[in-house]
Amino acid sequence: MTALRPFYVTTPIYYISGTPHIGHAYTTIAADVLVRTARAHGPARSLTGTDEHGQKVANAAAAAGMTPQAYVDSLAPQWKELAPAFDARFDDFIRTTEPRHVHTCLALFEKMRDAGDVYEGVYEGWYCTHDETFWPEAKLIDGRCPNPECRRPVQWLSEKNWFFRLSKYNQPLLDLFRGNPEFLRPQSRWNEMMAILEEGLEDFSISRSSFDWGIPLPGGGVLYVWYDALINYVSALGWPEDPDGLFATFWPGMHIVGKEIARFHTIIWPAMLMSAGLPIPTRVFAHGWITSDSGTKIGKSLGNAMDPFAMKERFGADTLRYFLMREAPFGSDFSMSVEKLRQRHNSDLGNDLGNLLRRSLAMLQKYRNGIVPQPSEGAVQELTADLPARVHEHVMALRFREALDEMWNLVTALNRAIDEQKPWELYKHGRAVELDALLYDLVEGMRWLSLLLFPYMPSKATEIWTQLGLAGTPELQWADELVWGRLAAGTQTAPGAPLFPRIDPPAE
RNA sequence: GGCUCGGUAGCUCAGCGGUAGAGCGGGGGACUCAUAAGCCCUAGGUCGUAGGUUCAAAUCCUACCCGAGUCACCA
Repeated sequence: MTALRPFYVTTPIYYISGTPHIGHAYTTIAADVLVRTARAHGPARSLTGTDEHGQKVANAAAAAGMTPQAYVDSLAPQWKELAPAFDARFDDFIRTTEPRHVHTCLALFEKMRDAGDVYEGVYEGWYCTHDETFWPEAKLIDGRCPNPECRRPVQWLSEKNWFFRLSKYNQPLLDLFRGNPEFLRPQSRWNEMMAILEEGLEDFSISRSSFDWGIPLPGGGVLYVWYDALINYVSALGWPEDPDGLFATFWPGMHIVGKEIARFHTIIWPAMLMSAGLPIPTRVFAHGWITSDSGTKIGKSLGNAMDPFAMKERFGADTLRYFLMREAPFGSDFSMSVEKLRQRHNSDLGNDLGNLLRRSLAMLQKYRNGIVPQPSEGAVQELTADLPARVHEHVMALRFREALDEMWNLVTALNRAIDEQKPWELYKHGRAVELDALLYDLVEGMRWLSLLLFPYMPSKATEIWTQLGLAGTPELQWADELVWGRLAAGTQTAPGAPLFPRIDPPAE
């Protein structure tokens, strides 16, 4: 395997005036699985945070009778709790109202201006005062605001703003997309962005002067919220001074985003970086959306089924993480429901995995007092030979489901080995060598699964580790640990409670 | 409306030129170490419709039907 460069992954920064929902949890969990897998191979870093500027926030703050700063301060905690609630550990959490971010934004703005890509221009269009929104002429309905709740007359407004010469980067972006199709995945998003690029890009305004909740610019006005937001990925690394060397070490990184914001991350953001002479992200992955399962009635007693916190309460963070990564190809939309979650929990996790650990340790306890026998060699060992490489490759390509499929092949193989070799008969007939070999295969196989599953289910993987009698956690380097026979003979295992207790359907 | 991507077993999907596949669910069987879990066997689906290309098409082409996405200086 080639040496891996330090790995950096980000979630989008979440718009603070919203409420965390399952989609945020999904992105956050995916980034966490990715970085935990990367960390098992070398240095890795992850970032999440909140996007706190813009007119919407200013309006909401005013409605709440608060200053914008006090308002965002009151909302930030619920976003900081999101990742920990799902056992996702980020190395940094950035808020766009922090001084370090403001500093980086202004530095980047200057750099782009020095490059001749920022100029003063007039931003004008049809403006609805009530909605505080500019509307394109084509959207207007009878010359009025197209918002069905509004429909007020609009007025022609113009304000002097800073513009970014995006048009200059049209061709470089086309070259980027054509030369590196992996830059944006999945393919469907790449196609869409190519269509936009082929239509041609126009310069756009990166400042606002009609309100002031944003990063203030010298000479007046504030930065447009999206321009400001995208920069978080490098401001969190300390660019441009880079006092801790984080930027030098980790940039460029990979962005995981929802498909709705692919445009900002794959057209505008790379153009900004090109203008500033900085490397562009290694890859942007635009994942799909989670829809509710229309066929399933949600009982009142279960609460709102799409509330990630409620789902976590019911199934645990690990089951929810597993479900989200296993249920659909990353990139596709998919639906979820309490019933689907319950089935994955009982079937994949309880029956296949949890029960495998339990029956393995029970037999080891019964036949060998729970003490690990001498390492075996044979079919299971061969099966595991290139498993870590395959899993790693899948995860780095964001194929989480396929990675789990690979692991489940091992789970199934171990369950099958028990049924085929019938250890209870081996024991009865005193065939100690064969019995020891099988028992070793089982516990060593479980050790491998613990290491491989750790990024997906940190808590349950650690429980497996502990029941195997191992100290610490399975958060270790794969190259060192995924070596057959590393589970030492003589290890005293410690069987515990079922890993995934069965969850019965709610009583009718 | 233009463009893009889909429409394959009850469900979720893989296959993408050479005699229809997986997982789940359903049905049957032998066992007992285990969370009545696991293991084995089983599913006969006109591969959206209609044409066409080919010795041969879920697999290529055309048209059409259905679904989704996208064509915004909202975030």
